[in-house]
Amino acid sequence: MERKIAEVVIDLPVEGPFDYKIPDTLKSLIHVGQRVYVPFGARRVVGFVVGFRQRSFFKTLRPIIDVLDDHPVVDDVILEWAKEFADYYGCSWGEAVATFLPKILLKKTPRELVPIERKNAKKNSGFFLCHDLSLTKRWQIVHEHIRKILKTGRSVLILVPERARIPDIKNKILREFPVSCQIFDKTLTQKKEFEAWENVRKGDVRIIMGTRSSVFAPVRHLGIIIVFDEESAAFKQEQSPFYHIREVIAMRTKYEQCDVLYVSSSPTAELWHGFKGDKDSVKTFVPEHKSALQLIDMTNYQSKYKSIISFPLQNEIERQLNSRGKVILFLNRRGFTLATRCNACGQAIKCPRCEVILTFLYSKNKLVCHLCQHATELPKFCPHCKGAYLRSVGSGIEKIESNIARIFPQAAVAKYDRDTAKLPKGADIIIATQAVLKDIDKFKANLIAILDVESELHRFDFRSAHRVYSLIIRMMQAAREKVLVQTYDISQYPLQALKDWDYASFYEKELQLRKELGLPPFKHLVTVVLRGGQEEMVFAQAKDFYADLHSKIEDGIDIIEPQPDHIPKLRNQYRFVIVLKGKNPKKILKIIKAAEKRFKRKKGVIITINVDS
DNA sequence: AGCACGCCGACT
DNA sequence: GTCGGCGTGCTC
Repeated sequence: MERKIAEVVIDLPVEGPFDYKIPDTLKSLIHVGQRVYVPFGARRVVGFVVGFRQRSFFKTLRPIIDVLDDHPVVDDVILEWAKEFADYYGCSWGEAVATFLPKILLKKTPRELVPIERKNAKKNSGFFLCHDLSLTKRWQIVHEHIRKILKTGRSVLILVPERARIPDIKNKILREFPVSCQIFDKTLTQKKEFEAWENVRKGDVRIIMGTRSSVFAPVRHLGIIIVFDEESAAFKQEQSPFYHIREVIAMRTKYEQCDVLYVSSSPTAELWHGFKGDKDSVKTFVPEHKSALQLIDMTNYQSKYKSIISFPLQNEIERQLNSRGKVILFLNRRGFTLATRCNACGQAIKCPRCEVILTFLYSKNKLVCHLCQHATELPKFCPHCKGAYLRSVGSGIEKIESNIARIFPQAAVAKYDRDTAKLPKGADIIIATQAVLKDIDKFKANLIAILDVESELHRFDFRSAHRVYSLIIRMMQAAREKVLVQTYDISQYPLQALKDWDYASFYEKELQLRKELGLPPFKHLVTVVLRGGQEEMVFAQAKDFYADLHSKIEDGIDIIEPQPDHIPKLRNQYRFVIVLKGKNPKKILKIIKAAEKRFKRKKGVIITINVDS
């Protein structure tokens, strides 16, 4: 049948598809999945053909201006996958297709492309978890899986949380399998990214390795996806569409059969739950040498000496120094102080744009906002009451560093935060924020101590228990002797489970809690954030939006009234959040999308939707 | 998103 | 009179 009308989606937050007349001259050139150049309102934009039809509900259609490439950029299978992605994350179909592609393809330049070829391998997807607490046993499993796939002539896609992990993992794999390899990372220029993408589509690359967005890599004969450290926050995109690779992979394997292997010391509760009842697919390795976890009950050492270093920890450090042992003290707080407060009026100095207390960085001699990096000089007088005495409250690593240097004058003391260029190898004691984690094995510390575990555990975030669990596991792997945790409640379950390397009891307890509270993986949370410069106006808009949502809500979906976001103000914008909870995110998204269409959004108000943030 | 249309205030 | 502010609505 003759192709009269093309259905086109575009990279804008508007629901399509849009119908266009196909001029006779383009009829023989146009195919599903091709890029086209189309008029859209007063503009011209790049779109993607998702189908054809004979008739349209629109009376007059505008013609397609041009078919851009000689071949499609996506096939019908990827289009279907993108549609599901769009419905799940609440973006348009066109935005979904655009996220899957190299950015350069959103420009209207025509390209000569490799045709897509897909082998219909009738094979089911196998899901595997290499739960390796040893950091060493994993390679045998990884190599086995890769060997099996390469033998069948298919390719391997490897996902890592950050660029810095690539060289090491690449070496370990290419040494075993010297085959062609393509790296994807966001330091590639747009042109290079496109070339890498084409290279992968051509099919002559056997191993493809990259960070988050490589989950979309158009690998020609995909045999397996291997994910390292699935628990990393880097696998969640922090901009719209807020996707998580674990869910994208689950979608992808529905359309493209391949194996999936997760390699991790502390997989998320969500992933762990996915393997429930399938114990054959999980292999756990515990290290032969297990370092100890010691919990220090800080309620015993509170009274007169309100020091952040308890007596047992001080003794332990002393002992390590005497035997030339190395120590890391962990405190996830940069700078010298937590806050600067006026002695007269009691007000703390806050960020003018975010209204959070500013941290004093001794090294830069500035007050800095940890949210927006805004920096100012330390004022001589209180900005509120002009009082002359500004007092430091709380400790950051710089303050600990100076305290430790005073207590242990014989020791070489250094700090390590995100500004630190390289590991201070000559140090005896390093005071560090989480930035040290990427170098932690190199330092070969005998003792690692967490000074304030409560600041990590008590964040308003349902994943904080797992984050602490993950952090301590990492430290127990790196510490040659022991990890010491100062806590005000030694009964907390992540700590108790870790004391005996009892990972199973941690996951059991964590999942039980998640179930009771209706949290992922049992229910999904969809957050709608409304933000803008005028507080009352944004709040009023949030209330209006909530009212509409509430009137359309279905059984099995909970909705919580708008309230200030956990970051109530960021870069001069006030933020209000509406939380929806239910088993089926697609259903929730459908309701939100419908409400969004009806909603009269005031100027300066921005709405973002995030699934399982 | 981004662009046009439209309806109100102070300027050559 | 009209230039331009931005609130509103639409894009096949």
